[in-house]
Amino acid sequence: MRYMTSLRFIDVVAREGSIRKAADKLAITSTALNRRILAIEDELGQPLFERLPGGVRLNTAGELFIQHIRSQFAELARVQSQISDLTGIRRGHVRIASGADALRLFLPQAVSQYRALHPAVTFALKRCYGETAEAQLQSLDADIALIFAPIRAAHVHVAATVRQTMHCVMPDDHPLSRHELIRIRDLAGHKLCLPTSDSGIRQLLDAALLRRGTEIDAVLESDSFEFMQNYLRFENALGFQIPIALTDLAEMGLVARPLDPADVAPGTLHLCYLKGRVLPVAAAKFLDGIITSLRDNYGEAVDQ
Amino acid sequence: MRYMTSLRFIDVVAREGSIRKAADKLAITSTALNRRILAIEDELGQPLFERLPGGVRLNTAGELFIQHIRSQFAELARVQSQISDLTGIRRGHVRIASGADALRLFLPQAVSQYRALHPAVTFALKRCYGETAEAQLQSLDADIALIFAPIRAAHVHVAATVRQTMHCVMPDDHPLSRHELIRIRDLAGHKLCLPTSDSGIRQLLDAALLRRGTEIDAVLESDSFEFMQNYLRFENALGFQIPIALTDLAEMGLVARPLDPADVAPGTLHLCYLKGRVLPVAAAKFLDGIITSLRDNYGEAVDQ
DNA sequence: TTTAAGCGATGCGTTTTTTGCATCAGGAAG
DNA sequence: CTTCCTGATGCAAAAAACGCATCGCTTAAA
Repeated sequence: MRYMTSLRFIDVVAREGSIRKAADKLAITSTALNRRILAIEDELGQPLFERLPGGVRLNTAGELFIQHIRSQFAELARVQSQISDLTGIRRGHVRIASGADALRLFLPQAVSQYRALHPAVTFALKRCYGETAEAQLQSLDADIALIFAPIRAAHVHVAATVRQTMHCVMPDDHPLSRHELIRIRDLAGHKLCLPTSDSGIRQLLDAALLRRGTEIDAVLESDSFEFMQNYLRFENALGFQIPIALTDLAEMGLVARPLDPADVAPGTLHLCYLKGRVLPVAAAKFLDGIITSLRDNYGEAVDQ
Repeated sequence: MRYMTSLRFIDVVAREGSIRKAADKLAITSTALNRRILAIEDELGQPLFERLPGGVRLNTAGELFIQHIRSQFAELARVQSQISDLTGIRRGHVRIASGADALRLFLPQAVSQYRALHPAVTFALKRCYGETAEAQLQSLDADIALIFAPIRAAHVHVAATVRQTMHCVMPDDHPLSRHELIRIRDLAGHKLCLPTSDSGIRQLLDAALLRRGTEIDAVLESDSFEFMQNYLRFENALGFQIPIALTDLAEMGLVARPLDPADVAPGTLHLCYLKGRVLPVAAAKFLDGIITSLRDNYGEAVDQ
């Protein structure tokens, strides 16, 4: 929307931390951009940015104002999608922040299923970890977040949760594959591939290993589940995964075995959006859809 | 704020029901105004107004959009006052919709008391009855409403309520002044001054009279309490009032006597704002103030 | 039936606003 | 001290908004 140009510009400047960089990004001169900002600050009666030698930074008033701006964008998008709904067009755009877990299989299925019903709805999927995902909700860069980790921020509303038992993934001829349930102490002496420490899976594992005092042999650490999964056969190593991220292991000669919940606490996958926010129609309906789907596929998804 | 000009214009057009009338009011030509509206509709992808032979009217999309516009105004005002707060200026503007009852004595005291503490906060007080007051909240033309009537609309949030027993006002030498408590049947044979039927007091009275089947002698009907109060002595008539509206009766040679609650149900004064809305700092603080004041002066004000 | 008045839409010349270029002033780093 | 970066500003050009005159249309009065 045209009338929001100045506001959009301010948002970009805030993100870039520099008027000139923002101007480049916006394909205008820094002069014009600078003057727009001065004009707004003038109207508002006080500056929004601190001028630093290396650029600009939001001051307190700016922090308040930028939050206002972003909520206006989100509100406008919601109203627009509501208006579109009126004419039956059912357009919309849903932005999701998620850990790699849900991005593997669950979200591709969910999105394609939803898009089959509403082809005019587009999606943006951003992979990120817990706190980052929460920040994305806060800055209104994401509508929905799937977070496999405890929720830290008070501004996040949890729409549903799913209990996920940790699984151990291994080649089907691995000695541990004979166990139906794997204990932490069984891991000793085996080669392990671990997710990076910002992942919820790793945090649960670390907590469990620490508690049991188990010495382990971590041969590899990666933030790519795909890489690790493909790697396991080469080293006859063990990987870790939660049910929602388990793909067709059999094809790759892999199997998954649950870890004893007494050793590793089952983690919780949280389905969240920004507290107090009214989601756009498309996002709200998609959210409903995946809550149902989670309940059907992974049992007791608890609405909150 | 300058960037909101088009939105403000749309708001005026919606209220005036005519582009030319709105243009007059805004001191621009209808041409310019018309083109601004066409531009917005074009950007939005669909019209906001129906073009009628006698002017324009919002269509469904327009209704959604105007609500968005108004909430943006309110939000901006809130953020601005929040920013002002940062610098310690404590500016602000509070708009109140209220029945005549509270406007008599209670609100003048409350406002002056508040302004003594915050001289830079300005007030707008609009007198209106129940449903109108609710509409004012909805259209964001008022921040706070004091309504002495049942709340109809679901979008109104009741912040506090005060029970108010109906009182009968009369000259101090009136025969009924010897009663400490007045029954409905006592009213028969006396001359009555009644508020108009959109007033909450009248509605309670009508309900009571109907229930008891009492024939009364209504000599006068007015929406001005002041007029009625001054009139009572001339005709030796009876008026009706609730405690919050009772002024210095003794000076005028008047007295007030409660009506038996068994006959006339005590009414409820509701202190409301729009559900889901975050009030500007000034309005929120004023609201807190009057809730306290109501509790102190009229007993059991119930927060909700 | 005709006429007059009111409405929103549109083409065109004019005015206002916004933009871009060149340049200045000032802090940071080498 | 020089160089490079930053945001700010004067001035001319480009773009947007505006006002005037006018069109097509509907309703209400003559």
